[in-house]
Amino acid sequence: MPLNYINFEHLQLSPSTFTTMRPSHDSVSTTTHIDMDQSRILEVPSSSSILNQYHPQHQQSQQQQQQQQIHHQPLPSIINLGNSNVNRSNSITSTPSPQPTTNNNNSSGNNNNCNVTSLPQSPPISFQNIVVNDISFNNPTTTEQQLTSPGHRFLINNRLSHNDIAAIATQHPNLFRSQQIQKEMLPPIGSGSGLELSEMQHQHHHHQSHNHHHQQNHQKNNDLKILQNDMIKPANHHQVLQITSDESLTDPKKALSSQMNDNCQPVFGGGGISGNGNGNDDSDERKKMSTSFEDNILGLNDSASCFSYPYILDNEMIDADTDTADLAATIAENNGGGASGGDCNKSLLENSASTSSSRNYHSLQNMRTDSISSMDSSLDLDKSDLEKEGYQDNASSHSHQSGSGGGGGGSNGSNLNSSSSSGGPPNNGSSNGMLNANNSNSGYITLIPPPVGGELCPVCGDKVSGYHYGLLTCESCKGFFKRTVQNKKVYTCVAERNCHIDKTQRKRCPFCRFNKCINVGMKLEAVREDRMRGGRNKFGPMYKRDRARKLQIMRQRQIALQAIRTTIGSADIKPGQLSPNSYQTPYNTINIKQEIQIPQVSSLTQSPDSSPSPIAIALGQVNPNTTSVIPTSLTGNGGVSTMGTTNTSAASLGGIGSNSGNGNNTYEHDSSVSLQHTSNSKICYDNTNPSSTADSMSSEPLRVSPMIRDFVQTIDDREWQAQLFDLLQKQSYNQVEVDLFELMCKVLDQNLFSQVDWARNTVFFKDLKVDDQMKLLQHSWSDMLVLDHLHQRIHNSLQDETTLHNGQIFNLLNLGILGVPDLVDFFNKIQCDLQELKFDMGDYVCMKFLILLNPSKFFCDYSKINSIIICVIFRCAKYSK
DNA sequence: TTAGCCTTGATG
DNA sequence: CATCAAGGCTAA
Ligand SMILES: [Zn+2]
Ligand SMILES: [Zn+2]
Repeated sequence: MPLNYINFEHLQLSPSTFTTMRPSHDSVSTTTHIDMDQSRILEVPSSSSILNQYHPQHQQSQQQQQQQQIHHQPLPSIINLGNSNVNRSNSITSTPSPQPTTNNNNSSGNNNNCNVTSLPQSPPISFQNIVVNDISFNNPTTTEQQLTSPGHRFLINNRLSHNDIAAIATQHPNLFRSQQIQKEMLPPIGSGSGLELSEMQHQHHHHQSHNHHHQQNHQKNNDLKILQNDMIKPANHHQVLQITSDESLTDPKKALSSQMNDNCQPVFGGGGISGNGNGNDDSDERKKMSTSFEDNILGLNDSASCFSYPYILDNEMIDADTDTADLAATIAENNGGGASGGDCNKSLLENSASTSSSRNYHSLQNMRTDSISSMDSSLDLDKSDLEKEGYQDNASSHSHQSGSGGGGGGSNGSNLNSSSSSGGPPNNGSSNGMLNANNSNSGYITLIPPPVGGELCPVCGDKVSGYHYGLLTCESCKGFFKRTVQNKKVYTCVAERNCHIDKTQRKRCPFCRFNKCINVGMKLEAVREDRMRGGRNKFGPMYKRDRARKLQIMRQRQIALQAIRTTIGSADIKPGQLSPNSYQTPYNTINIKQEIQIPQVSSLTQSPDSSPSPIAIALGQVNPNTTSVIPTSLTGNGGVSTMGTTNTSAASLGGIGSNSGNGNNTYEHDSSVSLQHTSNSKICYDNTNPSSTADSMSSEPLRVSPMIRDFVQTIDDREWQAQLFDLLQKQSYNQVEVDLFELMCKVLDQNLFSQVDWARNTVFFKDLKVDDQMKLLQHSWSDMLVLDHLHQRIHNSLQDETTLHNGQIFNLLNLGILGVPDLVDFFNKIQCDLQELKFDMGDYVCMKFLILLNPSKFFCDYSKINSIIICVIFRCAKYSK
């Protein structure tokens, strides 16, 4: 049984996701002036509004202007539309209600993206693929709209909705259901700026030097103005991204006509002219390109401009994008396929099976058995490694073939990958790899995005063929993006602008497809206006780093997995010794690798091994009494104690709070106990009422079974926080800037190990067979992590964020939501609900056991946990009323 | 128009 | 010289 282990890379703060969440405060529209020629050289500073970055360009034919372009600077806003004041006229363009005289008026009902509209003015542009008939065909799969927030398929949800937690669920039907995507998240942390000028200039010169011998120079030297308006969309809050030329701006006539086009017809290439003027656009009859984005899309758009992703250094923007894409895609897929769980699983299985041969999905299956051996030796990140990891199979194979230079090489390479398109279920592309149908019989669908860098195009789910315009995408999306930008195509969506895009339907709505391209982070700047071929652009280094990083993450995951296995496997191990090692092992390796790959990450600082002793230090600050929530005690920041080494320097850790003690003394004596093992450490219960049988947790006199009390004693909050903050501190100590994303992964890893360690030593669980333990953990670790964070927040006042040693702000809340920003609302809701229920320590522990020992499975020891369930039910019943 | 395959050409 | 991402070409 493969351990169904969620890849941390997908849990990471995905730039996309985060940015997505970020409020699109910058609704203020701006106009950016971009010189297409330089665009690929330019890099917008991270600070600039992201929106400005994505605009397709349009060119004018003024050669002279080319010389005058300002390079490597965010182009100044030429026109400030201030929230759609100016150029209001333009906003007409993509008014939400463009009721095109479509064939199907009730289009709203059939959310189809058929582009078939009867255009008043232009000759009907027919896409062969887009036929009215298709509408019915589409419907089934394009239910995206109804699937709101992706996050909803929360881990907890999957789990808790089952079985006995019903007690709680019943009382709060909505408790486990996410209502909507929260659009805010993570305070940005200043990150590096964009590319250096020198580099840009260099490229620019280089670029220009090549222009002359380029066949298609005609498209050079055009000014492009991109207008962004807040679309006044009463209902949908659409926003419009307009790209217009000077001409269009000044010429009302043109502007109007173009708007009309936008409104009621799909416009390709040269506007009213022939629909398929491939490349004819050069003439630019219509020099305006407008695209409307949905609100949320806009948010994504935000993120898309990877350059502003706050959590990563400029160099790693790509990472952000990719991650985002993955996550977004995953979520989308989940939504799409969610309707029918069974089918979904099935298709997944099929897909995975069919592709497994050619692709290494890095599923636990692969990892757990053989990973370690091959892993350890390789520290360099070259191609060999990548291949070993199964990464980038397509690209490599292809490139090998083409090496001959002759011409025919390519075909061979393609053969290797042919499997994926086998058709199958309509949504195959999307679901493929997105969900892990582990234990399909259990009915659980765990959100397991494909491996980073992996296999699926973030836009359509097809297999990626390499990095294209900023991130890994498939060949078709690459081409589509290129065509769209190069030819300045303008599309419109006849549906709701949120058509589902997957491999099978990507052709249906180019508008939404392009939107998605933008949203996932494809970069307009990467399309060369001068169409120069070959060479490298500024993104090259980022691609490289991205690869390295992904590889690193994969390894990290593998190591973590291995550690879990080791930990679980060594049941005999004595409590004391195991935990330290189990944690550290992975980190050692990881750090080494990071040193190589990601300089920003502290890496070296860690003498991971030294940490083990922490417990002693851990003493401090945990508030003993779970029941009595002591808000002040653990307060996020300074609150927690730090490990010995870092401890002293800890001053900075809590920029905010004082690190000085939070009742350290209280627990000092306890330290000795805790040193032995987590399970041994005593918590509140012990301290307060070591011997009392009564439940000290809850204010009300409540009978608590000894069992629950025992459970509670297995929890060591102090250590939990101590480990958390210690790790944070260590990682940031002496570091100018750490990659918060990496850091989050590390913390989650650590949490995971702690979790496993805890489980290993708890009643019932420790008596299970190792295999069963694996299964249980596999299914529960993520939920338990979330629960732990809820618990820490509710009972120990864990804050939303903390200040690292170096001053960076680390978002603790992100840990609780496993790095999936969409879950914020859901998470908060749960927390509120739990608090309303007076969720106490006992409840927490019971729930944790419930999650861990989920009876819905087929485990032999099922009976053993009945008692636990009963306890929980009983307790829940207590509150129900 | 799409999307797969091919050619380019800066990089290291 | 090998890479590999960007543009080009062209059946379908
Ligand atoms: Zn794609
Ligand atoms: Zn659409």
